[in-house]
Amino acid sequence: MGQAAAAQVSANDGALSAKRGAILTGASEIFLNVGYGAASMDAIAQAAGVSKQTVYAHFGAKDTLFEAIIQQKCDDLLAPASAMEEDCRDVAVVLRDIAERFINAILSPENMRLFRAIVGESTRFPELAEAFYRAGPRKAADGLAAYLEAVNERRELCVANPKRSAELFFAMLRNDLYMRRVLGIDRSFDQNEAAPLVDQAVRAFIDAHRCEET
Amino acid sequence: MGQAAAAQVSANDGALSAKRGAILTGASEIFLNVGYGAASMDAIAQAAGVSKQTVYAHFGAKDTLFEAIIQQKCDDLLAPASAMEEDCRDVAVVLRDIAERFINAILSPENMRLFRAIVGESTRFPELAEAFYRAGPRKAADGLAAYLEAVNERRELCVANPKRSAELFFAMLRNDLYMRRVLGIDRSFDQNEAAPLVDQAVRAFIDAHRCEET
DNA sequence: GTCTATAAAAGGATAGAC
DNA sequence: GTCTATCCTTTTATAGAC
Repeated sequence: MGQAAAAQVSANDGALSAKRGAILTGASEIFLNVGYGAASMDAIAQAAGVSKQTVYAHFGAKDTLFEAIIQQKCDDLLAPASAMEEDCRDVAVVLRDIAERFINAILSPENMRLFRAIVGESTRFPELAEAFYRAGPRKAADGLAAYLEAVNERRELCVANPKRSAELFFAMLRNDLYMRRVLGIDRSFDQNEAAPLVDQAVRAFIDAHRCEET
Repeated sequence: MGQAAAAQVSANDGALSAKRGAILTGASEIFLNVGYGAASMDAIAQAAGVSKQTVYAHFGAKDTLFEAIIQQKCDDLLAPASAMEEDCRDVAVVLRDIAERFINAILSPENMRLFRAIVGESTRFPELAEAFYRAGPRKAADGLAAYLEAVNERRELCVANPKRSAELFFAMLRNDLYMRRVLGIDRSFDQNEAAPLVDQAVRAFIDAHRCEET
């Protein structure tokens, strides 16, 4: 019996994060699909393939589990960060590059579901809403602002207020499409819809920041 | 007994919409403040000042009540509609006017709460999400597109695709501020924050649609 | 139509064995 | 750590008197 117990303990130690990982995965699935309110702990346990008590053993309660999930997803958003101040290609090319990456990121089904879940509970979990904002929109705008400042010094464009201009650029990219996707009106992830938005935004942005050539 | 019954019936007829109105008001308050999931029928009945059974007598169930409320709010959005194709003032002036009305409308606490409630339940109630989109963003863009078409024919601006340009204009106005408000990060309804956005959007829009003066 | 009281079910959280 | 079985609160919805 002692041996059996020891074997089981070591097995548990070895698989320390196995169950925990399963819970995180299952809970993500449920929370992001149906939102906080409609997600039941039973459904989460079932999706994770563990018992409900195991879920409670790892995370104390439903709200802390939700916070852990969402916080992790927000941190993942921070990952693809790259400095672009040094990028010396033509401004239009760089902007187009940034635009395509941005629009693919925000329109991804993953990000859509995350955003919906956070908006729905922004009153109950204000910290999560702020974490999302910082990891997503804020970080993107800061990165672009740094690039625009360099562009301004190189006299390639005339950017009086980099932060404001960066926010404008991303706002133009979200356009109506982001709204439609958030509302679930456009279900498909149609690449062809996004391409014209990139064109439009880059062109309009450059027109609005062209240096006066008196 | 026949007389008493008749009297009661007529009394009920007279106050037919009194209780119903109270329910609509109370339910709006609850639903828009805490969302569909967190709203209990008890809380709604209490807010309306009626018994729970009265709520069920008027609206069969929680979801139909929610639909009735949200649908009504969306219809209210449609009310302030005015044709502006005929407005012959300077384009910059008209756009500024449109911009200010738009930004005040979408940033109003009322609209914010409506939007959050709809987004949170866009999976469960897709029709409501679509109703909101049509009554709000879609309708605003259509109205501006009609105006831009007239402007284009008058050669005041060069607008190749009125619908696309209209969507761009409103996207520029939402900017980062709409996102922050939706997430509940900016709590206050600060007018001073919106004014620079109007400036920026009108200027950028005109720059991007200026007719070539070869 | 409106109320009070109650049924019926779902869901968050815990107890105790292993 | 993990499971099965259970508790208890909340919540939707209904019954029946007036």
